[in-house]
Amino acid sequence: MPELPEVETSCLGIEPFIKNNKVKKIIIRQPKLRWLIPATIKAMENQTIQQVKRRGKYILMTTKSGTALLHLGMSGSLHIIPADKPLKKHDHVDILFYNDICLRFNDPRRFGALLWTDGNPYDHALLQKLGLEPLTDDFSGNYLWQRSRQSKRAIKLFIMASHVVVGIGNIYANEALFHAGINPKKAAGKISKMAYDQLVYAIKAVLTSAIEAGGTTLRDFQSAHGKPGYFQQDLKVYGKKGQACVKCQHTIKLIRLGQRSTFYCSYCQN
DNA sequence: AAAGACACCTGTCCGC
DNA sequence: TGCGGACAGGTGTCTT
Repeated sequence: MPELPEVETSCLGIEPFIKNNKVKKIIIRQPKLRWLIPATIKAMENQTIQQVKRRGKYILMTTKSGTALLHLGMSGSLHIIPADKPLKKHDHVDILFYNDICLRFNDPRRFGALLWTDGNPYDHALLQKLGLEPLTDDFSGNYLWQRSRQSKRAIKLFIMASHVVVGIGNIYANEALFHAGINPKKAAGKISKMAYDQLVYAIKAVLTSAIEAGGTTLRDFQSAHGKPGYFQQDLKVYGKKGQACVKCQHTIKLIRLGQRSTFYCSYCQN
């Protein structure tokens, strides 16, 4: 479910409800997520959330005594609900506030995570080595070009590597490479600076428009919502195997790259 | 040091 | 209708 746009949408969606709000209790029904939820998460109780931030696909909820790190994995979702709302399957964690609202975490596949750190969260092992945020000015064609000079790995895997740049998941890697006209199998080290400029432009455009489309989800944040907004935006290649390329009418191909489905037009993308 | 495979888990869809 | 198998939006960790 969550690519960067949904994580961003979730973050913006929960912030107005939980920021400056005091945690009453944390209820853990299923501690076995990707990692065991640590007992130290209880330190969050009776603390006020001072900040809600996103770093990559991690959501950071900071209090005076420490920071909760939350990751949605493949299938996680967050909902702001009344504290007494009936449970659904896979509702693993509730963070209850004194004003009787509840931040509820649901995650069927349990690839998500909820961790606690009392130090500087950016020093946490999971955050420390993360690459640039894709929607910053630092993330440029020149940056990717510099970092890729020695690299023989496929460009799609290179831009999906979180130590290079965070937040580019399988859907948007496919889409951005299509928009930039780059073959996903091409070695990262053999791509020109100009092509990287186009790729970075495409990445920013596709993520930004998806986040804007996610506004639909944002508006519905309190109610049970359907598919995230970005899913409704028209994807050009992802999931389009066998269909005609929107640019040239050649057939969209499907291959596996790093065990992930990779869709592209072999005519447009060289 | 870097690249590739594997692991974690449930739900859904497709072909027989 | 049922069943087996492949696959799904992520990413840390282990093995080469």
